[in-house]
Amino acid sequence: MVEKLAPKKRKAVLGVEVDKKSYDLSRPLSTIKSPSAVEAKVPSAVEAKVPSAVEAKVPSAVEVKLLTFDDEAGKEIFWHSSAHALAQALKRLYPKIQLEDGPVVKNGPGYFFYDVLLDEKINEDAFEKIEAEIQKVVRENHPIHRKVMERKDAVQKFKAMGEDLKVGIIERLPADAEISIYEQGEFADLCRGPHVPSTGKLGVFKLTTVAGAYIGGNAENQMLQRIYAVSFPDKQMLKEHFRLLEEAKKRDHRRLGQELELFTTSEDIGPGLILWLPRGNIIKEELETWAKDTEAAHGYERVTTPIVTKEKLFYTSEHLPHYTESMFPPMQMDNENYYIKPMNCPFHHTIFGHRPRSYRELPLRLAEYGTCHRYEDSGALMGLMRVRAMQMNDAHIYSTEEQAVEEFKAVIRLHEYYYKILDIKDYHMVLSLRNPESKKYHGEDAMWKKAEALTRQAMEESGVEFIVENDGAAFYGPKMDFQIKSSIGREFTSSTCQLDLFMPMKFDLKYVDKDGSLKRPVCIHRSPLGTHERFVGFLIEHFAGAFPTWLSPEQVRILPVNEVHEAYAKNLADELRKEKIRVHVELPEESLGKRIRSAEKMKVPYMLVVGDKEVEANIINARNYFTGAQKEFSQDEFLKMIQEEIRLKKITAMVKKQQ
RNA sequence: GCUGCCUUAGCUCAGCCGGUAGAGCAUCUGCCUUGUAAGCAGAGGGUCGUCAGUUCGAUUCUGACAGGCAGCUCCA
Repeated sequence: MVEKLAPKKRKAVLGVEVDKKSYDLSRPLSTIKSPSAVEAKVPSAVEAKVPSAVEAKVPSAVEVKLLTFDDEAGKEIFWHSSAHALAQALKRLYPKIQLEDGPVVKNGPGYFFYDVLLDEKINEDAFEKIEAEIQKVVRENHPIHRKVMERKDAVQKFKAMGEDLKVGIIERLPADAEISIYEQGEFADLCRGPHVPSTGKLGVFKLTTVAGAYIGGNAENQMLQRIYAVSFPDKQMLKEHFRLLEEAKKRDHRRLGQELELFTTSEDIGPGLILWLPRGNIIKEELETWAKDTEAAHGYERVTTPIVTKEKLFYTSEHLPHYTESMFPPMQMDNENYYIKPMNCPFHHTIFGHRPRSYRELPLRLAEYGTCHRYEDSGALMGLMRVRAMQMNDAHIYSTEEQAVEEFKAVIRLHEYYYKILDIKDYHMVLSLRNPESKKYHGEDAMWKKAEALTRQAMEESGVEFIVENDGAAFYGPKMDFQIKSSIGREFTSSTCQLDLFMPMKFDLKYVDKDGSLKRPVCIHRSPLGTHERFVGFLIEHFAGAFPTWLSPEQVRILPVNEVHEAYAKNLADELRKEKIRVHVELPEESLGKRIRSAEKMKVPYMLVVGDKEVEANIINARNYFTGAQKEFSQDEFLKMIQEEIRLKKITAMVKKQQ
């Protein structure tokens, strides 16, 4: 069983950091390839019993920081070594096991995992046994040694151990790579490190799940078993971790969607097909109205196009046969194949091209709430976040090449506006470029160069922070994505924009320029609110179900204390309804306490209890859900206050404790 | 699609070794006439995801399928 762990264990020194790079404690700094550290020697104090993270200066002005579990880098070392301890335990229990790789992960069902190859299926029944063996490894307190090896020696060593997968990894390493192995007791692993000084520095472990993962992340390859786990310096931290996970689950949109009666699905209808319930539909339509108004104010024009089309359209766009597997299969009518549309762009291109266009019309911004259907892999479906029928906040902007950067920048500003109103701060942006090696991308090199340069210019001039990915572009153009996180930390693309020079060419789109010459427009695909399925799913978690009043399905709930107050309550409700406030009267068929509880559970922004006092003085007593504060108003004051709150799309920070 | 796991009332979940099921909440009906998070009592509600197989007998064991969960792959 788990031995008693010293509470100070989290303060254990796990490694060192030099010039922002982490290393093992055991590794002499003189071996570290860091220009400023070459001359440095590890101060002997490093090995000493330093009780907490301190900064130690060594003579050459190199900053050496001791890492503990409180440091991000310290955590990483801790979990990385934890993965080794897991592997060591697995190897003891399953001698035939082959190890692949065991990295630290930020977002996942654990903090680290180990990928293994084993005929026998490891399932949750085995977890306890494995955990016990890991704790044994910890208790045995093996010192961890780093060893640099020649490539052929390393190959020989792992071959002898029967670790063919490791041999494969070594062989794939670049020729100049330093090959290091880490040894602890009878166990040795190919690894770059760094690691903790000994297994005794590790704490308590809990395996979380086992899943499949392809070797090298390639679906054509064999599937390994991926064993996820978490570890912490002490039991309390482990417990706290699982408590926080439970908290996060309460925000899960699938759970809140049911509790708040926002949406549902049905086996009879099909996976990934959402039924919006009246309450959820209000949220979706409020967003829609907002987006339509906003887009109208930004010069967008609305169009409507059909859900089905002849297959020719998708051959022109080259989505077929590229995406055949992700489309609902075709239906035959009049000797033609018709497809349900997976996207709106080819329709908009067709609209653009239906008559000659003048440069005077550009930029032309065609917007549509088009419902698209994609046959997503069954394993990829997830609540509202990944569905097969989706309503897109779509638009395509056709502009001259000279206008493209400005238009793209305007799209970025539009995103910033939406995100600001909704108080979305936790997101990051990605610029996805083409990998010239890959055959996935269509079009000429010059076209790609230009499209990528224009996109980058727009993003840079907008001053936004972004990371660059070198193989994530759409097949027709570079992509700018807004990435958001779900309550459990999984990442999703909330919005994607592309600057496209390819489709205008495919659809032979042109406009007449000032000088009478025919030119190709640039097309910008954009969808700031993404699909409303995913976006509402995200908002449910973002607001933990407590939607700001303007979005809330029910804005006011009136609770008459008893029958004599019903008339006043109903009259009040009528007055508010006339002003388009979403209000519901909960008649005294249940006790007041129960009705109050129910209003709270449904997270209704304003709860109005109406009793003798209110009727006599003709006033309103409103409790604000977000703050928990109760306040008296005249009917006029209340109406003005709530209308203003709705008009401003105000977000009131949650003050009261959620139950 | 792949790997593993899960599926019992509208919801959350009990149900040891095979002998046709239970709780809380919700719903309905009474009583109560309520002042800021659950008043009391009673009732209804389940072909135990579906279809096969094993068995005298399957919610329980086996298989297939469906739906869901986690991960991988994919994501116009």
